[in-house]
Amino acid sequence: MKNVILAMSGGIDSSVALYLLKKEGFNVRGVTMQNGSMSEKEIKDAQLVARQNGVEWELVDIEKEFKKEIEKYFIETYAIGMTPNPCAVCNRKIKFGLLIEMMRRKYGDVYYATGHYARIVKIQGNYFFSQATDLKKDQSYFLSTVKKEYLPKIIFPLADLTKEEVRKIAEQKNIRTAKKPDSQEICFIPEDDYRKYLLDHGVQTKRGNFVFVDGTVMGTHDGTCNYTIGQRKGLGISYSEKLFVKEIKVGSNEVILDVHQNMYHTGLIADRLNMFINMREIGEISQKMLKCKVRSNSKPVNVKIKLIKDKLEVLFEEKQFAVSPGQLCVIYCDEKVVLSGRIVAAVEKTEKE
RNA sequence: UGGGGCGUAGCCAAGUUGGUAAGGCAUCGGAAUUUGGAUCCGACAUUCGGGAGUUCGAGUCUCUCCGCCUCAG
Repeated sequence: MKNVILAMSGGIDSSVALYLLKKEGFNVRGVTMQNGSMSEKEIKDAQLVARQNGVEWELVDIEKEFKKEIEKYFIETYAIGMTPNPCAVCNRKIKFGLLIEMMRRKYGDVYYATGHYARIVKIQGNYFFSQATDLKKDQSYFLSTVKKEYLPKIIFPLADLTKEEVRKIAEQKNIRTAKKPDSQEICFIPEDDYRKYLLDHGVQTKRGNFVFVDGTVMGTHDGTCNYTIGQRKGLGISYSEKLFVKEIKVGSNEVILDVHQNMYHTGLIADRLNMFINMREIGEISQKMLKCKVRSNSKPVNVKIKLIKDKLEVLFEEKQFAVSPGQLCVIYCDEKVVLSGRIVAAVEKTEKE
């Protein structure tokens, strides 16, 4: 019987995952991490679900590491004018990093499962994340940062299920968390108000100018960290057309605005690459097969990619809206994630090369 | 002080021969969403600078007052 550690949040997904793993005959042990933001109630839920299924369960305190790796990253990224992706970093550093290591230290080389909607596939000895059956819930984008070495031991029990099916199972099996709403928002940010969070954590905000691309001052903003590329809401500027944040200049404390049609980019540069196969192998794949997602809920677009030193250059077949530095660029081949990187710059090329 | 122009929601702005207030932007609410952002749907002037008058009926016509812009000295 295989031993598997299941990360449990107390929500419906990990609860159903537990049921499925048991059904498959795994010897399951539950673990819930306290990152400083889990409520007593959520922890209790996780514990009770574990008990309901007769599995051992433990709580591990990772608050200190979480604050250091995720919250600090979040704050610092905004401070330098980029847009962080805390969930993606958490997956790499915490959920599929620190936590796995802690469990391995205690229980040896066990399997590790979570309630994510994604798949792991093995092709010619290589493991890949792949899109879930339920494309609406697919989380491969957020998982693309996870170190390759962990994949052989990861199990996603929900890979082939839709959210509806998961809910149905939860109801049928009388899982106590069945009717919980989907979680969303950033787990460590109260009230979903990240601007307030940044203020409370000492991010300096200086008022500055909203500047139209042609140089016209359009109004006053209250700190560059309150904005992100592509943002439209909350600018408070009435103009003949909708205006979007085109660029954030921390140095001059300016937020550059532009109209919708000028918000598209032809490509991007990414660093901090996480490769699931090497570039040579990618080269063997026809470039025609490669697609890219620049945000979690966008349709993949065909791309051409090129490695330049340790950075990746990506050129889109169709222009993409508001490519935002700090966010993730994930390259897919079919449904598989072949590599991902952190966007450092958007590229705008004119017609000719 | 004379001549001309203008004054419609937070902003911009339609409004025809008087017939019962377009649209855009912003804002707010909801949907969606393991980041941020986008997106979608919905709501947003009993009232047209104030007052009086003509009319069955006025943002649209008349008078008057107020405010602003502009051209003359």
